[in-house]
Amino acid sequence: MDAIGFEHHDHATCIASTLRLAEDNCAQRGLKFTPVRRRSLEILLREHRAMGAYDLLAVLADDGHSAQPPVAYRALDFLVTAGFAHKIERLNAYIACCHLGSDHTPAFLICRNCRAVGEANASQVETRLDAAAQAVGFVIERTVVEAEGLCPNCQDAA
Amino acid sequence: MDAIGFEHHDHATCIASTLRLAEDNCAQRGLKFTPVRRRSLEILLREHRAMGAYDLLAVLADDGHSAQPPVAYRALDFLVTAGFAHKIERLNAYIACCHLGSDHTPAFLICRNCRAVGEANASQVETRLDAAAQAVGFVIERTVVEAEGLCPNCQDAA
DNA sequence: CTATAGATGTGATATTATAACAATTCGCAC
DNA sequence: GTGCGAATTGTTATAATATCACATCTATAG
Repeated sequence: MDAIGFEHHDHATCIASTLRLAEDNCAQRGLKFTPVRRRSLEILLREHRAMGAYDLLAVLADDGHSAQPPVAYRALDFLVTAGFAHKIERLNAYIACCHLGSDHTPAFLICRNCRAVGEANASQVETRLDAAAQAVGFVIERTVVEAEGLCPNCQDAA
Repeated sequence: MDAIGFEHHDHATCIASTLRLAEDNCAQRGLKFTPVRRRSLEILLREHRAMGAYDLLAVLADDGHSAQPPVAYRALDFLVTAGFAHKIERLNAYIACCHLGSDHTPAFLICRNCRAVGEANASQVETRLDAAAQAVGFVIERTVVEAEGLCPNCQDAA
């Protein structure tokens, strides 16, 4: 089990390559990677933290896009459905997927101080849960795993 | 790993005994189990499904309590903090704890059709996550594990 | 070219949650 | 019993999150 998100990395490259991946992915699947959608993913990638829909909307508005809530929610919905972003339920906020492409069941490590979010692999977690669900006849379709705490940086700061 | 919540059970007894447990628990810990708080827990127990704060508020209002949102949110906050209820982040809704007393790390099985919520034990899930978190230096304080799907009843209905 | 499906623009509104401050209640020291 | 202090409750207002409804535009398959 590994986790990604709190280490330093070449951010510009990470953004560019993820955007390219998303573009390719859309082409393959016949999805339309429109300007608003692309820009929204770019904003989430730049931020690299959980952003509220209205935070995203504010940035889009600065760009000159229409600034009504549905614009942000539609873009987010597309990105989440396509697997390019995730919703952090605990925060009612959204974050770009940091390892797009690999089919994954993510678990999130959410810093309550700086809102940074790391993504860990939760496949083993899911396996466990599935067993429990089967025992009572429940069929799982989707799982949310979110841990809240303090990231390395914010522990040091405290 | 076991799960509770989708079997039939003696509901009246379940409510009464849980309320008594909560009462005792408050007495021991010096917490005030006031009428609104008690009534709120009772409502959640009766419902046995995830309820929005405003759903609770509506029932409280029928009782003749003051019907302003903070009333419901304060009661819910008390119940959640005391461990008598849980928030289901995925639904922005609340549910009575069904095995109050035992110190537990719950995982929820949420039916997307009827909103019924089963509670499973997630201690092994947490152990897994803790390992991943430690690897990147993240300190977990609280974990949310919520699986969405179809409960046995709603599978039959479909 | 044109019908159509998907995407976007826009105004209104629904849902969830908290801030702020006044009024009340309750336990407890005196 | 009186009065102090802390916790709880009442109440108004508002913030934050999310969706509905419907008009308009755009790309593209036929």
